Amino acid sequence: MGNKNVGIKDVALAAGVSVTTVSHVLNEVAYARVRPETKEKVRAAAAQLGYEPNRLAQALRTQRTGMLGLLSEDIATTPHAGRIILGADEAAKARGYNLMILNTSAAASLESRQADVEALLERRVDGILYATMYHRSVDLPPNLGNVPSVLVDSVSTGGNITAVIPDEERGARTAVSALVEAGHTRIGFLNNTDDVPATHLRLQGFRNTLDEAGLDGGAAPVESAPSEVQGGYEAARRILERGRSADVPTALFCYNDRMAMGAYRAAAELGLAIPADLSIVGFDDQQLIAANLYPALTTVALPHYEMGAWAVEQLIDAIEGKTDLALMAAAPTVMDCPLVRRDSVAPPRA
Amino acid sequence: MGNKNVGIKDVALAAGVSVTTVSHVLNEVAYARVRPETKEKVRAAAAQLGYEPNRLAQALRTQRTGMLGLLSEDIATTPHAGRIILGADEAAKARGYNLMILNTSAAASLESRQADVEALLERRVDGILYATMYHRSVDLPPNLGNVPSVLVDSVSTGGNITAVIPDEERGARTAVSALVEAGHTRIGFLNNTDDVPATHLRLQGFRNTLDEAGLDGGAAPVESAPSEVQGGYEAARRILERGRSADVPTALFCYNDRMAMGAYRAAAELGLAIPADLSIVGFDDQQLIAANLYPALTTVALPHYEMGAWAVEQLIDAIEGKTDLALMAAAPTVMDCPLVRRDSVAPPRA
DNA sequence: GTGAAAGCGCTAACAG
DNA sequence: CTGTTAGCGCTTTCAC
Repeated sequence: MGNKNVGIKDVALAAGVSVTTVSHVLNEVAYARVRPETKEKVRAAAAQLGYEPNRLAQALRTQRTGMLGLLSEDIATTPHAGRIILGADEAAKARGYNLMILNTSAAASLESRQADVEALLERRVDGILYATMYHRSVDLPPNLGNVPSVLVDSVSTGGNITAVIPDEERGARTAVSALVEAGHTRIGFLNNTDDVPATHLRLQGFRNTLDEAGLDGGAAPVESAPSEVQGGYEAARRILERGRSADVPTALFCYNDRMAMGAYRAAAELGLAIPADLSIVGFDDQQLIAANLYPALTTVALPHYEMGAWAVEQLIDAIEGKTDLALMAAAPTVMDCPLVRRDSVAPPRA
Repeated sequence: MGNKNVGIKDVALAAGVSVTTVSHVLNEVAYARVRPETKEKVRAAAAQLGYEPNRLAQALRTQRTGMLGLLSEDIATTPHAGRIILGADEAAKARGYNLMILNTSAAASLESRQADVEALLERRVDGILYATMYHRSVDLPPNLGNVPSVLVDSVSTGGNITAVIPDEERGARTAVSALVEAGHTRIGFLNNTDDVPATHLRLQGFRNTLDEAGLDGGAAPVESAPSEVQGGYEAARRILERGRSADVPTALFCYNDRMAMGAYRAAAELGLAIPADLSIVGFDDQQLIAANLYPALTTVALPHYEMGAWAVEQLIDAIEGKTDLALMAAAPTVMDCPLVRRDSVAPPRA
């Protein structure tokens, strides 16, 4: 069983037919008329010998490997990568493709990343996914263009390549709306200091939602800090201790779950109970944090799985000639970030 | 550039030599004597045409793909997977191999996992790594044996396959020793309830270390609960509230970082400051938790990266005939778990 | 020193 | 309905 040396030829011999016939029945070639009983003979022989096709030979002949390359920036350092990979892997498997994953680094030189693409190209992958670990703008290796490709979680500085990104602005709206709907009128924002799209778009979403609720987003308190736990702690202390008590927010929207974790600590130190005295909503839905904080954190999920799966679908459609990627390259496709309700939001104290 | 249609034949034509010669110089074949100037011509032509080898054709001919299959159980659900993959990927890259990653699930049927192995086999990977997401005993698909394979982070129920696992017992010793060395004499253990190797081995390490320090490990307080934050919280409350105050531990060794996170909450509720009133050491070194708790958690790291890299090395050595995997299959190779010192350990209050 | 030719395992015209 | 045959792009034995 699983004898790696039996080829189509052996099956042909055993079944008493030609290799053509074997190929026809094993691949269920549509135009080939083969008598049912012959088919049976062939299948039986194949099973009996434990025949398994040699995909390399097939690929060489058909110029199709059925492999997709995934170039992933910093696969290990962020838990998000896993979800992108999972989404991509499942989508690929469902359509009979496999993933060849190469890890690269955001810090790696263009040449090094180009070499990675080259490795993928030498193996004749049918298409390439380039995934970054957070939504940003990347300089793509030029040889990426040699094969259908799509960008996951970022946009190309050069533009002109199909990309899928999270809808940051709308995600922020979702988060802030949850707070507004709970009855909060004094809502603060703990923002990131990095100059990345999310920083600007989430702020925009925050302000817009407040404005639309008649709450004057322009005047709402915003504190920025590095997007880590410590930054969140510091920004939260600042925002919670400023001004007269009547100005202090009763709810905080945090740039990400790590900052929210810092806000939890600040709240604890200030004697503020969550969610009774202070409601908090995060962003990212990092399981390890969001689900494990006490109380569990209500947050907005990044659609990593979905982006990975979507990208693979587009790629395969393009490879199989069902789509033209160029048509989608003009503007990135944007995906919704759903709210994950847990226990950190409640109405403000009366 | 990067024209995917130029082959060795085109290079030969351009350089005015035969394909044999091109192959010889491009592969730096040792026994082939080629005049230096010819070599130059060939290389120049190759570069000029942007030739890149077709690995598929090479593989078909040489029966070597230079690809390693990695079957990973639940890649996405645990952050550990990333480190195994990273270790494997870097080790593979360093030796000119690439990884083909397939995601599977611990819950998947044997048949489904066998089909995944089959997919890898059809692509003629040179070897296979089978990685689980926590140290346990797995039922391996039988076709795994068709190609050199090594198990990462688990042992086979069938035995007889090279495997690498963390040294749980010694890891626990390391953790407990840190507490003993800080001067603690009343040390408790928050253990997991699952029947997995780590549960038993860490307990063993805990008791042994205490015994060797003259502290009577058999009598030391142990509370078990599911290995999540909530379980850690509950077990910690139980252990911290029982008996007279003179019996209450001044230090806690936790089965993992999540349980330690729960212990932090219990301590806070009981008005115990960490590490002044209570020292804590965890296990796993889950970055997101350990580094972000306040104070940052001292813990024992699982050698995921190292195991991934080690496994790849062995696999490649076996593939290249430098090792015989069978020699190592008798017993799993065990890897050390180093202590990561952060801020949750201090001497007990005087 | 260099080249001709066989063949890795498979698919797909093209014949019959 | 089924078989013959020519490659896919490369490596490698064997001749020259």
